[in-house]
Amino acid sequence: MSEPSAYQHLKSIVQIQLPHLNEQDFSFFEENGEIITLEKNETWELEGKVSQYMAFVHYGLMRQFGINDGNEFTVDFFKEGEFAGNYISFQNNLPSELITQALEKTELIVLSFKRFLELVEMLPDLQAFSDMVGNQKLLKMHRRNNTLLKNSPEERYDLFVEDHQDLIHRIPQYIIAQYLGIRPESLSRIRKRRM
Amino acid sequence: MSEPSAYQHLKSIVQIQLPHLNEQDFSFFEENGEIITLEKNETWELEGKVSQYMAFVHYGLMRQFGINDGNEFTVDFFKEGEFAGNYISFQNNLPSELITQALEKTELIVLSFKRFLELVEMLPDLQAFSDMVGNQKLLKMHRRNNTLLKNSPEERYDLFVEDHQDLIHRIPQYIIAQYLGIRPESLSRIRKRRM
DNA sequence: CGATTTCATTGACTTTGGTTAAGAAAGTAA
DNA sequence: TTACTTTCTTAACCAAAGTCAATGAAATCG
Repeated sequence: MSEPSAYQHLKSIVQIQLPHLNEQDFSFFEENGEIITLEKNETWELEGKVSQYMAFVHYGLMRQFGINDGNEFTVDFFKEGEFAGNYISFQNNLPSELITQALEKTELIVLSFKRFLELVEMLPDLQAFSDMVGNQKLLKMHRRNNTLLKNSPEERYDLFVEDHQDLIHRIPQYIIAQYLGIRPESLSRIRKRRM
Repeated sequence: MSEPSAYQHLKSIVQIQLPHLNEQDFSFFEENGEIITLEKNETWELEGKVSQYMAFVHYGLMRQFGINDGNEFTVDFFKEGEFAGNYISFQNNLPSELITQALEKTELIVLSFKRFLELVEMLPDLQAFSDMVGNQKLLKMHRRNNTLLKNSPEERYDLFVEDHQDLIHRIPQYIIAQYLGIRPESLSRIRKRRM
């Protein structure tokens, strides 16, 4: 039995919301998407330009990060079955301050935001799916905000372990530290206390 | 000359986006909105229930905050001409963890999210306005996130002063401290260094 | 495989922010 | 105005995270 393709994977995710989506409808993705494979540490999008693309992660793991006087801060992770991109940059026509980089060998379906919006025009059913994805991102950002405000670095680490059990062994510690907003040495000490 | 009413104020804000909105169209707001006046420290929405309402601030100032083992954390401020509400709670049918409270005597136009969405159905022009407001909120949340991750409390204070020049004398220090994610004593020390 | 680079941990020390407690200043109400 | 409450500041002390440097482990690469 062969591995499911990236498009089959995407289709299966879309169909959770839209069970009646047929092959014809779905073909739009194949016609407009582009498959990209990234090696570990390769970047997909750089900062400084207005983001034009979204990406569906077929397999692998990426992070989105920025740099502030030489220090990296990691904003988010995108794993298999999730969508990556900087819609805020696209929507507001603002240069992205974020870099997207593969933490593992990663395969993506890349689609331009513009074309995706055209697709939604043509297939209004897709609106519900698009809203769902956008809404999940929003909820995630809202929770991240609250956590950064109300929890200590130590609590944030515990919550990260709870919520991302599957990722803790796929992400280097110094990047988890960036995500928590602390230095790697501090994370190392927190982990020591936890043993 | 009489003061402009709350509805005139709202209309003037909507018309920035929609110059062609006529009185007829606009009457929907007056028919479906409710004017509420809050005294200083009065709460508008409490936590624990799914949010159903949005509010336009005619005059005054509100804050949105949560409580985490007895400690308050302030998420956002809403001043005159801005929109308050917890759309994420409404949209996801999740009980809000946030309380909205007036920091000054405040007058609001309150409108249910549900009715507002119906209004947008009836007047598709309003979609652009609604999108603009939603988009501004999103951008604001994105920036807040980045700031909490990449800037020190001291830098966050400086940025707050820059970005909210008009608010620093209207918000008690201990609430600004909550917004910055630090204790009031720490804010006091930071302010002392700034002199 | 060994050589090299990257990453994680540890220790000593510094800095920053949190805690507690007290008192000053400002705001509010009688 | 006084009396009362709330908010802000200060100080001394503590705890946590940052910094710097060294070491060792793990991953990567030729």
